[in-house]
Amino acid sequence: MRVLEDMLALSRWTHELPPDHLDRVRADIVVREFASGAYVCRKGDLASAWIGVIDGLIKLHSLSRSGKSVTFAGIPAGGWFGEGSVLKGEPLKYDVIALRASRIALMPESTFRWLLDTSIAFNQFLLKQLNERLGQFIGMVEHDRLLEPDARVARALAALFNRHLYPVTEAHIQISQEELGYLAGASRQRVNRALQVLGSAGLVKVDYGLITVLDLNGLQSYGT
DNA sequence: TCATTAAATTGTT
DNA sequence: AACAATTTAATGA
Repeated sequence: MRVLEDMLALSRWTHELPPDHLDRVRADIVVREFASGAYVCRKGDLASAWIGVIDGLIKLHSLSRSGKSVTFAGIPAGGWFGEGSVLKGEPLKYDVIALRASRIALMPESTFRWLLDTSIAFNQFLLKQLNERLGQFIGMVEHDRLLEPDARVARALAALFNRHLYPVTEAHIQISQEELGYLAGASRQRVNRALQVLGSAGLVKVDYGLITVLDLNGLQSYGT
């Protein structure tokens, strides 16, 4: 299992931080464990912290009153999120749910704002992150309307391996086909077929509850 | 360590 | 949506 120190080492914004500043960051961050299926935060909660995934997998998800649900994004280990709500001082606009046992870092709003005021590297990181995420959402709208299901699944899977947002070194992710379906906007059955297609194309390897990416570029450009 | 069982996930219709 | 098959995790001998 990964620990906070690994995550800080992987996050680009820590690299140019003076040692004493990094010490404060380390001291301020709270680490919590969540079981699979547990809520990390609920829609409507005041965003009092910037959230990082040290280990595991969480999803940003919204459930309407009538029972319809949408999954906006999956965040694997290495990802930080929630800066939008913290910056605006607004309640969260989505539920945050652990898809499997996860270790979460919570950086208090005061620390977050202090970094914003003192570190150029942190600002550059946030700019990059916001831009990458915008690109992902534009891609989602486009793929949703233009691509066939196999390609949608391929893109949704590739999005979990964005090296700017999630600087992880592993080529595999522990996710069920059902959850990947929520991310791709496809049924579990359709995801199952798509993964078989992608598997025989040599782009991924599918195991029980585990998907290994063999060719990330091929996945990203699949169907175009 | 092995066998049994329940739960989760997958493959198919 | 339903069903069967497979894999994993947990339990106790």
